[in-house]
Amino acid sequence: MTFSAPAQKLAAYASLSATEVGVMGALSEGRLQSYSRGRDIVLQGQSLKTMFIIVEGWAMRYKTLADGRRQILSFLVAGDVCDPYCFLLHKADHSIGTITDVTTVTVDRGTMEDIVLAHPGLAKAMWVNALVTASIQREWCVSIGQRTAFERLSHLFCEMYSRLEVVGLAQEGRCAFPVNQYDLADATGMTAVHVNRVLQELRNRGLIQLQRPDLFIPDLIRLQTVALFDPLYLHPKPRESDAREAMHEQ
Amino acid sequence: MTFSAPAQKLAAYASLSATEVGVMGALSEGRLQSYSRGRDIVLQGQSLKTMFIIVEGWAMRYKTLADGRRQILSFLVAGDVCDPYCFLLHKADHSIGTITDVTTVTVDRGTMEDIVLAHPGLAKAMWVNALVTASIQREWCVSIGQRTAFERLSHLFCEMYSRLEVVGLAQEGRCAFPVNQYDLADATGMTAVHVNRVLQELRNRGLIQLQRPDLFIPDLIRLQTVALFDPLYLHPKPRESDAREAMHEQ
DNA sequence: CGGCTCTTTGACTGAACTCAATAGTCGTGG
DNA sequence: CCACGACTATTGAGTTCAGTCAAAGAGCCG
Repeated sequence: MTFSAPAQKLAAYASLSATEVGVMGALSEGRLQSYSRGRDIVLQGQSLKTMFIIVEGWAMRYKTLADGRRQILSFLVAGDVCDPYCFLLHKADHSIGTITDVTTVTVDRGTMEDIVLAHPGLAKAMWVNALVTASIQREWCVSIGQRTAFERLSHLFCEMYSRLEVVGLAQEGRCAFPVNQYDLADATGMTAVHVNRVLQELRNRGLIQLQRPDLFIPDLIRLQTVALFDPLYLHPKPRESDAREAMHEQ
Repeated sequence: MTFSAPAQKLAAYASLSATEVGVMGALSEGRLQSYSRGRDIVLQGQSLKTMFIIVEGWAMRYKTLADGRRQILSFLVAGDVCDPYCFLLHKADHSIGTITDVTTVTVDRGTMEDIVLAHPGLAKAMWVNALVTASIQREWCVSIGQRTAFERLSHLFCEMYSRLEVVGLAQEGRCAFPVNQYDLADATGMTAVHVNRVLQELRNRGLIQLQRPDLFIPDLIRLQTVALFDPLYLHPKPRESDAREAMHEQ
């Protein structure tokens, strides 16, 4: 069920009690808001009053320079909190725009503060979530700074596939990928023309099948290998089964 | 006094009571540790047990790829917390190494948790600090992805000058900048050769004077202009005087 | 059937990289 | 006091990856 994505996402980072999952569920039935594609949800410089959590659709974090150059900093999918910092920082230092039609839950400061005080498990999960977001940002720096164009795109596909899998939106190598080549270019620090050529190479080498908005990765391991993808930076919570094994090993 | 840098840094993000400043001061006299230049303080993949705050010297956050390529993610100076996430994340997703000789305060989880519970103002400042760190990381993505080599280096000088100013280590256009051209290259995603050439251009245009480890910026505004530097992303706390003016305006 | 958005292609250019060599700078030890 | 090595900065020449400019297809929708 799509509406539980926020809960599913947070549960990936910290164990939540049934009550806490329930609270997140209730939230999701709260103030839903829709945005059509190509709109802005938050603008650079705006003061932050409410928190948005994506329930459905894709959005992006981005910054623009004075002369119009734009860097996309992250893609946001179901379960992602757009602005976990709204409690503490006064002004948005970047914008958030939609890539597809998007549905969000809007939670205002007060409500969130109450929830967080009442449910420490949720508070912890929120913070872990923010820290993982920071880790992802660091990995993007590595990609843009060090990886070749080919590795960079591969890595992005690996990352989004992993993140979508956590919220149940990817399986058997298939997931949505509704990003056009202009946005892909601004996310990877390349030009759209070059993105196009590198995508062709990825396709020719059989690493991906991409017909917007559908992505199919025939062999995830192989793609991860050429991308130099190491999932550590996503800080996956060890699976229950893995945890059990680890205990036995001790 | 150098030892108060951590307190000074945190005070820049949230108002601290005299007691809280005192606590930070006491901390700084606690477990000091020295590292010679070129050492690693934390290694990618290590489990995190203690928190380090830089008291003196320069360090860097970095990640390496399997084949040895390295991306420097951030420079750390007095007052910077190396790993604010050590409470919540289990493994370091990147390494921290020293650039100069470095002195740190070591605070273990337990101590920090006690302090944070007893002093909510400090807790808040710590979180704001973590969020600003994330914002800086986003700006680095913008630099590497969109700015030209020339703008990128200029921007880095502007950023470090601002950050050093906050902890009283920069004034009248002068501050330390002990980073060699190889590290500068890995921080900006360029090669050392190209860094060298761009630095020459910066010098020729009179924008900087750099004789390691001393940096002099004759005209900060001019450098900020060519760098497309907008300090918003550092989330400076409005000065008391500015705050008063803002109130009068209302 | 336009009109829009997005993708693809071709030809040319240029910013930044590679490789390789040279030149300072500094501390150490003979 | 000088020689030496380690490290860093600088320079030159040739190469390449990715960008620019411009145009042509594809797909979709009203």
